[in-house]
Amino acid sequence: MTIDMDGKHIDETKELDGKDVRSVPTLASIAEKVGVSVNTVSRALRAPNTVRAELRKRINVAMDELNYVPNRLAGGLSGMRTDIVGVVVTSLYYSEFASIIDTLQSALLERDLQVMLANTRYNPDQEIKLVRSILSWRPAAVAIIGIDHPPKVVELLKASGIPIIEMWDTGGNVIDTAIGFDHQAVGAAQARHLIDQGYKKLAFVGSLRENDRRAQKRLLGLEAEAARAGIAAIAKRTEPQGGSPDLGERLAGELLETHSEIGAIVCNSDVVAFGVLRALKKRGKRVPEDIGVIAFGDNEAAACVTPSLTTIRPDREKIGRLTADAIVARINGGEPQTTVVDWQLMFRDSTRRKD
Amino acid sequence: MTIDMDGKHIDETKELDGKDVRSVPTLASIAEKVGVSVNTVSRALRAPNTVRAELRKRINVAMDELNYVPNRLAGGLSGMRTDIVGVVVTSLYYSEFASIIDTLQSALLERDLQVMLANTRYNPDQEIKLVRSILSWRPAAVAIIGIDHPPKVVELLKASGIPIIEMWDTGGNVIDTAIGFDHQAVGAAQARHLIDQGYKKLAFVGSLRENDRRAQKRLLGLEAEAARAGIAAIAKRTEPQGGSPDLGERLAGELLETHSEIGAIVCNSDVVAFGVLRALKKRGKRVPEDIGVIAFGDNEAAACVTPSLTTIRPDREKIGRLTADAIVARINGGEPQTTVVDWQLMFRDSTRRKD
DNA sequence: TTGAAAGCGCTACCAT
DNA sequence: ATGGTAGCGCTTTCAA
Repeated sequence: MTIDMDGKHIDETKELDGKDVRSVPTLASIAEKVGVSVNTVSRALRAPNTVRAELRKRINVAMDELNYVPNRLAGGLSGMRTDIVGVVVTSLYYSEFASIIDTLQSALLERDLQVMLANTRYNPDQEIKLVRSILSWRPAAVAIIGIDHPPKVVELLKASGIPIIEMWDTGGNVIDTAIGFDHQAVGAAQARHLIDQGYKKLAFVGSLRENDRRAQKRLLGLEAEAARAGIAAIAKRTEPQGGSPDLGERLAGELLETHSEIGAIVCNSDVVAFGVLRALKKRGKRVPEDIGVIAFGDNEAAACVTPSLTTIRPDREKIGRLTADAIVARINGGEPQTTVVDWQLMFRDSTRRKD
Repeated sequence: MTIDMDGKHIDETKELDGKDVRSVPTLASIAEKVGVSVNTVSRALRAPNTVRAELRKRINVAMDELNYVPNRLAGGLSGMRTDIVGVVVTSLYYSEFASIIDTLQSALLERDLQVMLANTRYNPDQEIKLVRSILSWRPAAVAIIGIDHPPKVVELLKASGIPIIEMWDTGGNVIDTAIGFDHQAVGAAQARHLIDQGYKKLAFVGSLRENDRRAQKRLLGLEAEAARAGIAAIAKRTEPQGGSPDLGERLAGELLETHSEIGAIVCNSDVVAFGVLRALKKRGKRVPEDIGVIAFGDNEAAACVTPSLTTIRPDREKIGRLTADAIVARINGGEPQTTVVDWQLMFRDSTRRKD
């Protein structure tokens, strides 16, 4: 950017055979165009009432004309804080966490906080890498799915000194603040419900990943409650890959071949249950009369399959909203705390033997 | 941070009654701890082979001990570029774009690009605000759903000078690079299919938002193709709110009350269709015999409802993958281009009158 | 192979 | 009400 003899500025815009090589406008470009100091322009942005109205207007016009967008790298570096919230989820498939993200993102938006998203896909190495990457942007806070992380992740998050909200799970060691529910209790409730409905032999089907501690906890709770009711063995058929209807159909098929006396099938997720229902129908098994099916998640289609699917509905919206609240509270000096969020058993036809 | 008389450093770490008030470690902390200059540490990170192996090792150890995380605000400011890719979607509900985001995010991760996510919820003001916010982080590229944006968004994106990939739609004015498909063609295919199956009177049901141009285009294509086949009027029943099974059930109910002669119902999304199927069942209408139902999206449950749902399956994974490829290509100087991605009509039971 | 110094764009502090 | 100045933590020359 140069000043010519008359003191009028020459815009740094250059057109090179149609290609735009103009450098992105900075506060300095605006300052120069308006004829004030950088500092005044900055104040017009951060503290408008410290700038004369007329000047402010000219500055705003200039910004609009040049399509000025503040450089938050600079702002963040200088101000030592950003408005980024890192959000780390373990999966984006099948709306498992989509509505948490959705609610969280829009609640944060109201506070002018920006989501930086990472998906670990249940891979702990990826989790370390992603957490590191997110922290490198000096976020104001991090919200992360689960309370079971690789030690390095815990270390990094703790060392960061920012609020850390662990979502979706509770009941264990928490880094800072947790908002979720007890997955073992969910598993126990599934077992209880089936037993109450008169089902005897229970089976478990679905994706069970080495690093999905929540799923493991639910299974644990299921087995414990079944044992308490005198049901010793639970037939299991799991795979480490992600859940899907096809997986459910296949696993249920295999299960029925090896175990003829199955009373009810617990599915790790609704989408798996969709496939299980299909497998049962193909084999002429009636649901809920011959075999009961219960799942976890309450996918949007759970009430629409035939028979409608009994499942557990976590309150994802609430988790998202409370997480946003907790982030803001913690940033403003509030105390860390653990909040347990409700879930519901959606009693539908797939287990309705009695009313 | 201070150096004592012997030249040995005193770590700036301070413990205040158990509370950690240590400042976040910087390159300088590492440099000081190891006893080298800041920029040697920087080189150990960016260009490891320009640093003596033994020194490099000591530096790495120090970084690990202090849980050093580079400050990318500083790096980005200095290097004038970041590894952020802004991703702007219009919705996060019901896996509409979740798997695009999923695929895109993991493909970008392989190239060490970080997703910054924004959800406009079909609100143009929000879109402007969010695009501005994302650009303020000086991303390396932006991927955004749709090709119809508020003028200010187009202006901002163009002025940013970075690669802009518009996803999901094609066939219109494109800012830079587009990867999607023709939604009018989808609508036409829906009509064609229904007509081929012998359905006469067509109806359209679902969420139709003012700013969901894609949905509007599909409806347009539907009407045009129907008109071509001599079907003049299409009964419509829409609402501006987001689609859901409940909405579908309600709208279908209202439709059937006012229009007795409906042949087939086109739904704007699968989740709406789920509710439509429920409404039809409650009223004793047989699908596909009495009424056909076709939708758009191919939700994971579409093949699992009864009857299984005929719908359009866009190749979301491909869009995600190609978008990541295009971003990398454009960053490396590749030319902008528009890529049309396939979609399929998933012919299932809800429209199967003939084979 | 290593170090010194300048500067990225902005904010904060102190003058005027 | 406005401007000058000093960094924020890093990368990037250029020297040693």
